[in-house]
Amino acid sequence: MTTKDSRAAGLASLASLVADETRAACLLALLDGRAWTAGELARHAGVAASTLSEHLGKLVAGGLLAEERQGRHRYVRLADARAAQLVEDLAAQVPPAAVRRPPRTLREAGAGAAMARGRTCYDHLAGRLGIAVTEALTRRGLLRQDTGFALTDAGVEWFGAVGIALDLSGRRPPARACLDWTERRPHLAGAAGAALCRHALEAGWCERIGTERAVRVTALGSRELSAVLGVSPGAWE
Amino acid sequence: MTTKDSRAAGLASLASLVADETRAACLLALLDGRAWTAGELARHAGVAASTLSEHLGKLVAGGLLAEERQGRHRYVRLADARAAQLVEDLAAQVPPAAVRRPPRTLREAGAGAAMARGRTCYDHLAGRLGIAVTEALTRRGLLRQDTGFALTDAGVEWFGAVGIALDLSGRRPPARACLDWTERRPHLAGAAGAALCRHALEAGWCERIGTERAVRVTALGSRELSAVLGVSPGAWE
DNA sequence: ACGACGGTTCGGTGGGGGCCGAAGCGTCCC
DNA sequence: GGGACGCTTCGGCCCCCACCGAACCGTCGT
Repeated sequence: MTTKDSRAAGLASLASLVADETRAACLLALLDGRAWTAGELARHAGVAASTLSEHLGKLVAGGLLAEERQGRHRYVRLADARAAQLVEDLAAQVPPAAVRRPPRTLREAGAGAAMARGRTCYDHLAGRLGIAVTEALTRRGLLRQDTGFALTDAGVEWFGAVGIALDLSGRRPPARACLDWTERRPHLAGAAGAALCRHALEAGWCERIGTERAVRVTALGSRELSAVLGVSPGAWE
Repeated sequence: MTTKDSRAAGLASLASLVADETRAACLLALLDGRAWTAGELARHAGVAASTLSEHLGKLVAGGLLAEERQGRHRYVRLADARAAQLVEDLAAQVPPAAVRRPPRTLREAGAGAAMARGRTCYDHLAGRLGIAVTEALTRRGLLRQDTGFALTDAGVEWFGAVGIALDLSGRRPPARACLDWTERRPHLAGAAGAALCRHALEAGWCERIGTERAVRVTALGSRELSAVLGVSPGAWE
């Protein structure tokens, strides 16, 4: 073991964080980009609060999660876009055969359908809605996927025209493909995806459904999406 | 635990494969894209042959490695581009602080320097050489990184002019950014990166150094790289 | 002030898995 | 054919860690 370099140790310890089913369930839940309390996660994962507390400690120490204490609550969320991408990347490689599982209850089936229609994936849009937007951008020549994954000059202009501020100077990749796990096709992520999603929520194009991770397109959103992208409700309903 | 869905189980079991230091060392070693024998990997990782045999069994069963038996040897390599990308993605997220470790021997230092100069990362070029090529492509407007990561039309044309066949129809992403772990900057991966690297090795622009993973630019390669990309040896030496 | 509640700490338990050496099996070489 | 070699299987060891319940600590509501 003297010959193993420290890269291997770092890689293994990073993977260890995800290599536990309970922690994996937490990370997938947190992929919606919101902050969850420790208790919510414990119930979600089906383990005792004490157990989950230890898991959160490891994930925070490992830099994957950021925490925020408010009164007697411990809110926790994915630390940053890098952490989110790590979980996304890993989840995208999970053999699809392992994913199939029929919903157990009617409520669960409804929630699943809503999630498949539209949801957030960390800080960008996913589900059929995310795919519809990505495809529309591509069809209009604003996003190019045939030789990689990047906005075109027209695309950058489009963001400006719609009134969405694009910061292309940061360390974050401007546009990235993120594999949608319900659609098995790529949707727009990165700085542009985040800006678009933020605008959609702030301008009232979309709204979160209750406390769930799913999002719904509003009437205003339908009109706007049709106007600026030529995409109709049929694409995501 | 009844509430944990099967996605979490799949994610955790996938991560488990990488979550062991010995297996991680194997995966990192195999990132050079070549096939290693079980014995080579055992010596590399510093564990008994019997131990490593079990590790290989898991990695193969998990779909990360492909094996090829030849006589009394068991050759093993990364299963496909997906597996390679998984390891790349994960390794790229390893906090750099964990990587620092001074070389122990002179031989090791020399090998490290050669690796930093140029090497393969699965099936594309990496190290200073990989960065130099990627930067040159970008500088010449053949690759665009400012709004994502994609070849331009001129870039596609360039590949044809140089005589490199580009297959953009496959399921594989045409151009991807892969974070270089010695340079901490992105280099060209994906179908285009693979085609370029294959051409470089086949046309004699580069050659592997002995049995090592490092590659060296030949005299012919120097001339060609200067002619087609305007990049001089100073960029990678 | 009190109780309810969310979260954490601690001790204990159990299971999983990484490790090795020994033995066995097939392959290659002389 | 015999011996060296590469790999695998098996048994056994041991450590690590996920888990729980009980006790404890702060915070919030009444």
